[in-house]
Order: sequence, then structure tokens, then C-alpha cells
Amino acid sequence: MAPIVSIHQLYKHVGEEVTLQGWVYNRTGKGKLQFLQVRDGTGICQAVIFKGNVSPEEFAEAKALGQESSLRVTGIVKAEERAPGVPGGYELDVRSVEVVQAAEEYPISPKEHGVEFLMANRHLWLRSSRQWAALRVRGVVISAIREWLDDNGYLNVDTPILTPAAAEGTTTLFEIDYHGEPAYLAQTGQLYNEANIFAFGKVYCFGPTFRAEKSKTRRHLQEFWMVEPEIAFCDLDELMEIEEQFVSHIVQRCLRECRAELAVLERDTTLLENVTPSFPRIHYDEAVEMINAAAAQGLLVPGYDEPVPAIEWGEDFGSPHETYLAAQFEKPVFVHHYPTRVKAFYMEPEPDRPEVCRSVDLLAPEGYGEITGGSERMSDPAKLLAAIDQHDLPREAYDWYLDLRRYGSVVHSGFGLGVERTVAWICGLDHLREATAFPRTLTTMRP
RNA sequence: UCCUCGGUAGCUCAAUUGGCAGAGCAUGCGGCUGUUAACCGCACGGUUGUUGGUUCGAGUCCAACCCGGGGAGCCA
Repeated sequence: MAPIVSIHQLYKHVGEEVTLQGWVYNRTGKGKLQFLQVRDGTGICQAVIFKGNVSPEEFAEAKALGQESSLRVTGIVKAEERAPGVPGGYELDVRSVEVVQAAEEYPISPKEHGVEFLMANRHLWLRSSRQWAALRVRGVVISAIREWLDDNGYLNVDTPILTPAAAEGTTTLFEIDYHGEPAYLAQTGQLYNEANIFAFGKVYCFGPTFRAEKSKTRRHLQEFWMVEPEIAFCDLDELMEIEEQFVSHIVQRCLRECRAELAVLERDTTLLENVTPSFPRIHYDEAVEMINAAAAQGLLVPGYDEPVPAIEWGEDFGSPHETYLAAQFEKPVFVHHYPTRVKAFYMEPEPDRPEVCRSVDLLAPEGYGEITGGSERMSDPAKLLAAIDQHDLPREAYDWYLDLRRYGSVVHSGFGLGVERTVAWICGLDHLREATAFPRTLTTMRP
């Protein structure tokens, strides 16, 4: 019996007889030759069947195999430049074929398909090489996230998904029935994270979050994953240093471990190679000037066919503003000190200039938008109470949150990083729905 | 919620001024020893999103609705 080998390990077995077990990704043939592209989850390998090397029955069976039929093939591994595949360059000179199941006619052919059709068949679309590659990268992104945080003294303390009220009061939440009381699916774990740092110092929560906004764009999902680190004794400047190291680590590990996947995705990795500390930092004031200078010159927003819209100081940026700003830099760029009134109530105002706060967003290049949002949190109990009142939030709901400032308050900061946006950026995907296995969008909940 | 584009064979698309609904892929059969989304021949494949209207005649024009794509707002 030949040993069962996975395709990404094939290069170690040149000249040996091995067995691959997987599925037919595509098949072509020429008379006495059959070429099977075999997938096994780790890659794609071409299995070449010459009529004289197998029994007539096996050859006939192989010739009749439909896409996605499951099988075991045994043969000699050869280094072969002509062999397509992932990673490619190796093929199997087949000696025997065992069909596990001859698949029914498979709906997703190697030709082009529309989004609606593919999403309806998402459970099968996952097998296609681009989808496979993007989700492999996602797995590495998540592993890199946990690796960096775990190696840098952060404790994973997860926060509740069922919550009693909006954390920030603005976004639409999914409401559910909590034994007769309304409850909401969490849109952030941040307030709970702040409680956790006073117990553990540096923490992160990592899980799904939910937004019921009627957003119908390539940059939005109803359900997405977010990692939220929170750090005690940390100010805004230190937060930016943490973020740039964290994000650089994620990108660099994908570049190291996902060469084949990024090649399948045809990702130009030159800009990703640049993603190392430090990232450019621009103040909101400066960002407004850049935007208005562009607007005055009638410059177009990259990727759109429209001019950069002017902005008044004090307004939050719209998508075209963010896209224009990010396009001015080759690395992710920090935009910090947004106007206090457009940001959440808990962000620390700048002491000598309270109209701006110690907030920071990280904008990814190439139009991928905001991948992190964070801030230094308000640490003075009296100021926080005033901010809660100013935002018309109910004091009693924030009793426990105010307690955190009564018993040993310290300067602290944190941020959230959106996993799908990060994956989409690293992979060069044109839509967030391909950065998660079963995306929940405004129009899609099945399968 | 608003703006915008679209819906024709299982899939991707075409159909001139309103005049016989057509290709490629997939599938089936046959051929080919190096295919890369192979190629060649033959076959199979249709309630043109729904309802109503205009017309001798509607895939095509009009109205309403349904479904989907992209974008704005909001955000990660």
C-alpha cells in the first residue's frame, strides 16, 4: 500500500509511489491520456492516466468521471514543469484509480458564473480555487491575530454576544427575545473589555459581531468577525504603535505562508511587502485640508468616476473621503483626532482642545477602507458621566461602566480590527462576502 | 430609505427599426499520447422574472410588482 500524501507535501515524494484522496476539480483528455485535476483540500495536483498503465475498466471509469467525483489515485510523483495545479510543478503518473463516488452533474462549471447563482451555491462554491484560497488566507490571518496577541501578553477574555442595550447607541442592532425582555446581538465587546483590563491588564475578545444596517455594498456584512484588544496604561500614541506592529505581523505571516493561495488569487504582493512599522499618521485637521485641496482641484476619487467631495471641518468622512485619503499612501494610514462630536461618548477629548478626541482609524490602501477603529478611553469619572448625559444615554445602564473609573482608573486604550476587511485587503478581493465561508448580507441568509 | 444597472436554455451571454428565440459551456455518444477554462463531429436542451396593457404581431414598447448587482448614508 502506497502512503496517503496531501498535495501540499507532494514535493517531498518525487519518485515515490503515493496515494492521493480527493475530488476531481476538472478533467480533460486526449485519446489514450486522461488528465485529472485532483483537489484534496491542501492543493490541486494533475493526475495523468496513460491507457496502457491501468486496466481497461479503470481507464473507462476515469474517462467518465464528472467534476467533483470523489476518488483515490495511486501513482508515481513526478516533477513536471508542464503540470498545472496548486502549487503545481508536480504531477502523479497514475497506476491505479479507485472511484469513491461518481458525482452527479455538478452545477458550477469552470466557466464564468453570476454572483446570485454562486451565492445560492455557496456550499459548493467553497470548493472553487479562488474561494478556497481566500478562506485559507482567512485561517492564517486568524491564527496570526491570536499568535501576536498571545505572544505579547494579551489574555483572551471573550465578551457576551447577547447584550442588554446598544453600546454606542447609534447603529441598528438585531433585536431578540430574551425570555420576554428585549436583548440585542452585540456590535462590540469593548465596554466589557474595559472591565476585563482592570482584572487582567491586557486582553482581547474575538468573535462575531452583528450590524442590522441596511448596507448593501461590497464593504459590509450583517455578521462579521472582529478582534478587539484593550490595554491598561496605554495612551493614543502607544495604541498606534501596537496597531502597526499587530497589522504588520498579520500581513507578513500571510506573505510567508500563503504564497500559493495569493498566487491563485493573482494578488500583486508588492504593496503588501511594504506593510511594516511604522505607518504614516495624519491628524484630522490635515486630512480635511488634503480632501479640500483635492476637491478644489476637482481630482477624482480612485475607483469611482466622481470628484472628491469637499468637507467642512467637524464632519465625519464619507466613503469617498476615506478612499481618496487612503490612496495617497502606499501603506495603511492612521487618521487620528477626529472631532469629538462625531465619535462615541467614551473617547477621551484632547485636554487643551476638547473639540477633537484621542481617536484613531486605520485606513487600508487600495480602497479597502477602515480596517481598525480605536481610541484612548475617557478615564475621569466626572467627565464620563457628563459625556453620558450629553449623549442622552441612560445613566443606570452605565453604572457598572462608571465603576471602572471609580476604583483605580488608569489611562487605557483599545481598538477593533475587522477580520473580513483585513482578509479582503490581503487577498485583493473585490467583495467582503468572499472573505467568510457563509456570508450574511442584506439579501443573503441561505445556505 | 434613496440613486443606478440588470433578469432570455442547468450556467454565461446574443437576438438589428416591434417580424421564424440563437451561440459557447455543462450533459450524452464518437475521435485524438501532453491537456492547461483542450480541441473536432453529432445529439439533447426554452412558460424570455410575474401580472396587466398597446399592437396584425412583444424577448424588444408602456405600467405595476417581484428578485438580484453596484453605490450613498452608517460603519469594521
